[in-house]
Amino acid sequence: MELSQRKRAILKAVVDNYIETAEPIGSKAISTGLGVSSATVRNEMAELESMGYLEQPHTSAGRIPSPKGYRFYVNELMQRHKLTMEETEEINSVLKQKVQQIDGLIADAGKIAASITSLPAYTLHSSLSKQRAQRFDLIFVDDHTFIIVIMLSNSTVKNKLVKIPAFVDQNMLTKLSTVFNAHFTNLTEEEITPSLISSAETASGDNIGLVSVISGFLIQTLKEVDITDAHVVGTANLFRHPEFQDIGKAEKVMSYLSDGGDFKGLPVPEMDSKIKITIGPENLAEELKDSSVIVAKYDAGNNMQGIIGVVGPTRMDYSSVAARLAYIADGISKMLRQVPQSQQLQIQKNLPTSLIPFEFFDNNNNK
Amino acid sequence: MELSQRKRAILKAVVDNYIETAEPIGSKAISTGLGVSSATVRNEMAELESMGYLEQPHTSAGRIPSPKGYRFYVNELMQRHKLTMEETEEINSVLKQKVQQIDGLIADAGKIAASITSLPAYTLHSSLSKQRAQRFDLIFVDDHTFIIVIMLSNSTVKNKLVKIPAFVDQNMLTKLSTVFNAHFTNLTEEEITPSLISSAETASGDNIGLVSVISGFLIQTLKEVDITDAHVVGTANLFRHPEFQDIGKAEKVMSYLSDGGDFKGLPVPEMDSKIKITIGPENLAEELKDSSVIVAKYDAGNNMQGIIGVVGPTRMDYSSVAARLAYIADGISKMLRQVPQSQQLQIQKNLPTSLIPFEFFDNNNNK
DNA sequence: TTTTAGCACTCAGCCTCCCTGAGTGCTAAA
DNA sequence: TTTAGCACTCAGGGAGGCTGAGTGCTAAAA
Repeated sequence: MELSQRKRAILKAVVDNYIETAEPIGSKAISTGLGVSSATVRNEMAELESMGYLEQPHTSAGRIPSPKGYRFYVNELMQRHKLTMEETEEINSVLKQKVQQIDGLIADAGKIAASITSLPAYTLHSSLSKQRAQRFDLIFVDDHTFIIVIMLSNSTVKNKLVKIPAFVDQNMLTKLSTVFNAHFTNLTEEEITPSLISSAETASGDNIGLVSVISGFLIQTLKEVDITDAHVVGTANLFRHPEFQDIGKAEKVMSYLSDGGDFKGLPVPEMDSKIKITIGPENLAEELKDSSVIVAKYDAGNNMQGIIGVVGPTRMDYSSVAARLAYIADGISKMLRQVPQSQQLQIQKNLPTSLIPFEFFDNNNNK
Repeated sequence: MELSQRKRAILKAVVDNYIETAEPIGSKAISTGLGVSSATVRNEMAELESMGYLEQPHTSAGRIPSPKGYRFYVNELMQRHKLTMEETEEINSVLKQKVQQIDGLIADAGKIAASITSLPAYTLHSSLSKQRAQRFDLIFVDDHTFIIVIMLSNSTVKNKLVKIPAFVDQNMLTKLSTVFNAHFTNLTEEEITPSLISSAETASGDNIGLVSVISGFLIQTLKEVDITDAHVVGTANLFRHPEFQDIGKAEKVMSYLSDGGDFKGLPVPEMDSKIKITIGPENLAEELKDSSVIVAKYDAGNNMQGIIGVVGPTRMDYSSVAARLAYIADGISKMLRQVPQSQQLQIQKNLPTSLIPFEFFDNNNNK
């Protein structure tokens, strides 16, 4: 069933006002802006309420939007927020600054999202496809010590210093690295079988367990690289919003977010969209049924992708928060793309700040 | 001025009871345990109050300990808590389990501390002395690509994959690594001067900027390794304690703890002691004046040391929390010591759980 | 001199009652 | 279909009263 033009205007006015004031909106407050009397507005509101778009906290209070109302607002009424120059400036300058200082671009992006939206933020980064070893080197250090260096298919390099009781020498290491380069490259973790390992032991003439040390490190490394990592920051931001002055609510959400980052139940954008908004009861997690979540996806190709999202009251400024997240996610994608594949996160810190690849994010195409 | 035996007993009773109930303690509740009448207790209490050890929230309420009272309790009256077998079991099993699963022993220890004390925990890990490079290797990958491998004085190994527009060849890399091993080892970051770099350029005949790339990576690495890293976990635990049902208090402490982990104002144990307890106003940070902090130090030699602490209400079970922290800190020290110096944190994950080096911690010597 | 019993007093917490103002639904007139 | 008017509702806040736990003080007992 379609809403009349006037009903849409009234619903929009209620949501806009409520987002700003956090107080139920009465008919009078709206009537002036629409050129009709409060009584008319009341009639329309009563209908909107019976249709499920508005609700009343109690009989003699104004109306607040229901989750269904918010959903309609987000889908149809909300005007896409354009970030002002000041806002993008702010994001960029914070990003640049952070990127120079601290480890972990994604974690930093989370911090920025949290501070710029005044909400708790969560990030999830994953490299989707299985990694493989691309190259092995073994560096001789002393009689009992050597370094394993493995270059992976995403061009990151991992190393490990190994000390063993038995003697090692340069020849042995050279032989081993030949064997590993011949037989262990381009394999995923599952493809490294015990029989492969034992045949490598035979081929290299290793009888002091070096092969198993090296292959053990390889397996562990491949496993680790595939693990997604998650962060939550800025949970204390919840307190800034009046709906979380209620200690019970605040606790529920905070505990959920900080409990070991069990991210089940948090939304993820669909395949083809960049942003996802879930409102109140649309959330799967019981603890978030009174809150809303906005999450944006970044994708830097080459299996580098992830999400960055925020959690807040259902009464939040969906439009501007969504725009900011999209802008940040876009920034991450671009940064990750520009950087050579190796050592992605580390290299960031060396870039002169003038090179940080931010452009104004056109938020009309993030439908 | 000395406290009489009876005053000490009364003070202790008040603190013990208050820790348990979080309610002001009346004279009657105590009198039974001491074999004197409530009137006598009242007289003594009045004196203790005028001496500053107790206070009254309001005239007709019982007494609660003042910070001075807690301090006296902690210094003189508190009986050192012995962990039960169950408790150490619990800590050990959680530790083992965590260590297998997640990265970062110290961060994990923080989580354990938080969960086991039901309080927010913070950790700070630092390698105190300046690191130096101990060995350089340059691995040729292809015409435009090579890998820098640097082994540091604490036996960790760092690497970086470098892609450059200019051509590189094996000879050049060999020459460069000789130069670097000759002139850049055993230097702290400050000792690497521009003049040293330019003389290395001359010595190696480098005219495509390789020396500056490598020395740049070296400097950055040395800087990074020296940075201390800090974590906070379990802030939501605050809600478990009645004193933080007041939203204002909870917010103050939470924001302080999560605000970028600015750890100024949090206490650190003195040189010669293992544990430090600061009570209410003894804390430097304004936000912690109503709370208490207990922090334990671990020290695994070889510049690996740090602290692990918790923040809680002034009414907390100082004795058992201190014992648990000390036990965990002790565990960390031992684990770090046992592991070969290289790749400390990574190796943990490979240990069979049966090797995790925990013994019962004798909490009589953590004065 | 110290301890105890007794008694009057205090006050937070809780309840109830009442008032106010913002906002409503309904009806009848425009 | 819109508007004005009117009676109604109810959260929030303040005033008043009651209760019970706990106190300080005094005078008697040990």
